Amino acid sequence: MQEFSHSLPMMLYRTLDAVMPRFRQIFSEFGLTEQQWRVLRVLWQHEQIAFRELADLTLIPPPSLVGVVDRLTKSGLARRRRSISDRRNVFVQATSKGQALEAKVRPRVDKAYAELRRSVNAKTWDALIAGLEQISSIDDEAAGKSAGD
Amino acid sequence: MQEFSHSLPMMLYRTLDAVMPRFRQIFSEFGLTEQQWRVLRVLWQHEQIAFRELADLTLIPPPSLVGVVDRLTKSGLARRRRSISDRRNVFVQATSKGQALEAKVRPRVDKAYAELRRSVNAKTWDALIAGLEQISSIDDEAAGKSAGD
DNA sequence: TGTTAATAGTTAACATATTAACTAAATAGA
DNA sequence: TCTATTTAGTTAATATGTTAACTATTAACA
Repeated sequence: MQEFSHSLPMMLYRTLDAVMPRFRQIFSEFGLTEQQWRVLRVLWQHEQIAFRELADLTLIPPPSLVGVVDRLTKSGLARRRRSISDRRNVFVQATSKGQALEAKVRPRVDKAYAELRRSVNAKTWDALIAGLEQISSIDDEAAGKSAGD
Repeated sequence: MQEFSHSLPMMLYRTLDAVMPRFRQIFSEFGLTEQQWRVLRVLWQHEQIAFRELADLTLIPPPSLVGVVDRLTKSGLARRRRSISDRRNVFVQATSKGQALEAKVRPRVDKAYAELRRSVNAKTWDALIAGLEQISSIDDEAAGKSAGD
């Protein structure tokens, strides 16, 4: 019998609650939200990226991403660009100001991440990531959605 | 070198994205949100429960919980009760209507959960839960918050 | 070629997360 | 007993998640 508090979803939320505050603390020092960080983190590795792909890589649903990109644009950290070949497509890219931010924020975040990882047994960590990898790759057939269509 | 998309936070979010839709589908069939379900799930095991404890058990931050309980109250599924000994304290409890809902919703949710669990190797599952347990119990010293005060 | 169907991004409506501020109530001490 | 402090719940402001609807554009094809 699995206790509710130790069900998989609750354990995932509990872990996020334990892990994320230290990162959000850093983000806020640079006036960034967690989602803004995620977008920038991806923009830093892509000259420009399609809106939809940005949503997939950041795990931010498109309706939310609209606002995130809006606010990054207002902050002068990112900009939109319409595709010429297909005007429905939007590309997003970091401004020079957005690019410059990487050198300041990433070392702090990378350090915090390294500390976190050091605080956990290496084999436990690897098993955890592997388990998450496996479950997150499950197709959503149980939810009634046919993945093969 | 850890890829951003396979960092611990992103893997946690990705796993939630893979796991939760099947449950939210069930919740919505009963007019419940995920958070409303969590609150009811706890109320079903407690004659009455202190607001703060409810927040802790559901992992819902108090400011959010106010609204969740408000909406459950409007739906006639829960109610508030002020403590007599300390009028700052609020107790929450399920109404009879809220209690009756358990017999309809839980079997569906429990079944979906069992299916999910069956779709994953047992040892992988246990290792995953254990890993989450370990990381979620880490004190937040790295975030600059002294836990010993 | 004109109409219909699909696609990409966005808007809308509602619920929740996050942080700070605020109110009422209780407690500790002078 | 009165005041300062603490505590519990709530409100406020802003950002994001979730689902559905909507707009502009493109593709399909009769």
